[in-house]
Amino acid sequence: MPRTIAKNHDTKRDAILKAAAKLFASEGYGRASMAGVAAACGISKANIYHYYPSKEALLFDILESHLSELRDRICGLTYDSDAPEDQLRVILTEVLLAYQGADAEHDVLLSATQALPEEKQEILRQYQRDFIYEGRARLAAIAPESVANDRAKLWALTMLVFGMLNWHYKWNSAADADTRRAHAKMIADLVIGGVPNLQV
Amino acid sequence: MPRTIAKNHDTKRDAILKAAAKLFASEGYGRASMAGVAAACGISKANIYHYYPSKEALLFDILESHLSELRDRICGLTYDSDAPEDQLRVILTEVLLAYQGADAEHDVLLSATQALPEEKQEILRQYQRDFIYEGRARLAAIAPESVANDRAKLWALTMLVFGMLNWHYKWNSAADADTRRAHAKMIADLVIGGVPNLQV
DNA sequence: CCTACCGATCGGTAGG
DNA sequence: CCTACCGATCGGTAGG
Repeated sequence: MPRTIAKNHDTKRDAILKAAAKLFASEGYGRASMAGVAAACGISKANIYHYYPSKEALLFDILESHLSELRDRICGLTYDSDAPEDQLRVILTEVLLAYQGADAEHDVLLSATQALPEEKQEILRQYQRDFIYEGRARLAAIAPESVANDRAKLWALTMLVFGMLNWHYKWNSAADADTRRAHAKMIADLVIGGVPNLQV
Repeated sequence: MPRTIAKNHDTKRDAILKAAAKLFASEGYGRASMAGVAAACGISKANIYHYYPSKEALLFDILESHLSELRDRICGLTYDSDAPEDQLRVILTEVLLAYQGADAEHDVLLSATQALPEEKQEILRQYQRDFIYEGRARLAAIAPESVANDRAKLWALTMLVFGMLNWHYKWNSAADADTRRAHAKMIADLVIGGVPNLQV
């Protein structure tokens, strides 16, 4: 009778994923070693290779798991209100909350994606496009027609707003949920009415 | 008569700095080799070590040169107008223009700073603080008192705005000066009046 | 004795 | 799930 897959297979895989993300974030993907990942997991290096065929495969799984979860959360949002401003507030808050606890994965995404072959990078870009388009639609709804109807300008605006979101971990990585909600509100106020009209 | 330092010593040092920045950005600091840096410069690896005692020293010089130039440009700005909005437009434009041609250095700053010892990182953080404070002062001048007089809120606002600036290279690294001016204007319009009042 | 380089190779460690 | 290794390549340095 063949041996079955360990009952904690997925649990262990997730543990490797999380430990590797933290190590890749803190040491850098290129300097971090597979032996270091193993040590962080309390298992042997050879055991890591039981779950992943290569260091690159491990990197890709970290990023794909992270981005697919982000996409599912953002694209699966339901909006109580039809008001464009309210919908923008909902999505901005959800993005910052979805980033909570995923600083390591986010950092690895920004600093190590280029280590992957182009085809893998394209898969990751598709996940990102999926949820960025959700944000773009909310921004188009509040933008003047001169922006909403101009693809390049609308994209620039979208990237500026995601710049605020994606930069957040650099200065507030340990933020709790309430802090994230407050920062999302500040971004929303800023986007909707500018700094002079910040409601804080 | 003793031989003098090569007349092209500084020129060559700058060439190494630029080539290394590009290689570190494209391959990642940890994966990039000193042999690769040497090859990109068309010189021997031993020759690199004549200019820099270690790979880490090379990394630090890339980042310090980059940040000191940024600081000098931003902190050395003179403002024609006393209007806070005009001053904000000037500094936002100057930052995006200062980033032009420095995408590699900017990328290395974000992805490899953690490879430096803490004391070196602190030196780099001081350069960044110097010019971020310039931006913060312009933002305080247009913010409501509830933000301008609250250190935490003013810092959050400042980081949001620098998020837009520092994220720019991710989606528009090849932007020319006019494009950068247009993006700086969009950020300024956004900050001053919100998306509904974008003037484009 | 100096600075400016070179080809060759060191001791260790990487991914697998 | 481990110890024991490999081909290769790393950052850094030798003599000249």
